[in-house]
Amino acid sequence: MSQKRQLLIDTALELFYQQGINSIGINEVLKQSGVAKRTLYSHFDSKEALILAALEQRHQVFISWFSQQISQVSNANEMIEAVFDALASWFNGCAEPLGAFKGCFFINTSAEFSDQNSATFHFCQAHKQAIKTAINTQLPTINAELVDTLCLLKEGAIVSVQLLGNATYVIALSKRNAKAVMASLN
Amino acid sequence: MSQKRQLLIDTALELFYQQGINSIGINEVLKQSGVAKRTLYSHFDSKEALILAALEQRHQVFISWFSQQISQVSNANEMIEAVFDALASWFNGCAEPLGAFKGCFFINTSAEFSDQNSATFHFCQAHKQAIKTAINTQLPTINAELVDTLCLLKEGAIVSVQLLGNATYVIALSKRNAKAVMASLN
DNA sequence: AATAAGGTAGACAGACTTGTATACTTTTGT
DNA sequence: ACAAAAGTATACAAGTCTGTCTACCTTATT
Repeated sequence: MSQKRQLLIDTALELFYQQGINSIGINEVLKQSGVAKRTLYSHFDSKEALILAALEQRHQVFISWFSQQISQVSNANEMIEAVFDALASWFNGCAEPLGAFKGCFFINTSAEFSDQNSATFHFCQAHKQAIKTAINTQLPTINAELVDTLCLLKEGAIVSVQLLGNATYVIALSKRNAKAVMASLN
Repeated sequence: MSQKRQLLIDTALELFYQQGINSIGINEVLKQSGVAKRTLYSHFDSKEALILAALEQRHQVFISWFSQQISQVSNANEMIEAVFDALASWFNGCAEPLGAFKGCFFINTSAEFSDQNSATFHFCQAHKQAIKTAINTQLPTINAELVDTLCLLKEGAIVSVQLLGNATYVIALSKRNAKAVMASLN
């Protein structure tokens, strides 16, 4: 794996995430990274290939960060706390590997590439599925209602904070919400 | 208000919503509507002005449709049912004024125009605020926790269904979730 | 019937976009 | 030391995009 290749992916991801994929041209990525155009096209067949590499990178970083955040969890209540504490630190820009919060890269990208047959769209679906699996795996017993609730609230929280801010309130509300669901399951 | 102007807005909204604003050029709107370019630029200063008009149109149609869907509501439980039944019919393409479901136009547009200072972004914020107000107004007593929960779950449901489908399940889950919150408030 | 307002058709300017080509330089492994 | 691999710099082809311009036509209203 070349250094230049990695530099291109890192630069592209940062720019794509912060400003949107369609707003960022290849030339901007080259300018920011200081890499030559020829080099980019020796590593990637097209802009789309670079986009997919950036999505893959974000997926790996996000899953890795998220799994670590919930790694100490051993019951449902701890899971609720861990998931939303993690989201809170992301929203507040304190989750180092994720950078400044600009919504979910995969939701945003899906909005830009709405064609449901595109490789891009499928990748975004796979990411959401992977998060669900990560939560499921960490729980001692299967609890589909809790996992689906957490994912539903997670998407809601991301979009709400992206649009209207107020991260602290949204996180607290989400926690109360998830706990109310847990209470209702008994 | 000219007929051509309205035709341009209707065509632009349909194309922008279904395929994304950045994917649709002015020329595509002209071709689909059969209107001349000169006419478009006599009604709108720029593409951005057309985008804002399309957002305004969507806002009016959506708020009007949504308000009607919850107009018979007289208590919290009915509100939960009405909100998610309305969303279900939207997701399934049965909400006539809204067209085929492609996520929330405002969330999608925010993802495309992520600059937080843009007129576009502010419009999207205002839309979300207006939905919250509509719910609040229809309830007999103030219940901020319920209203905020409904809005949070609504965003989560929209994004979840947009990405992974499964509308029926997501709606049922959201209803159980909201009812659990209501139960926890006593 | 005349005039003003609104519309059509399409060429085109200018600024973008992605991706290719040419010619040269640096780095790296053996 | 030297050959192969990788990178630089930049011009350019071919396409996109928005927005303007010219020239002509239709439709109301007075």
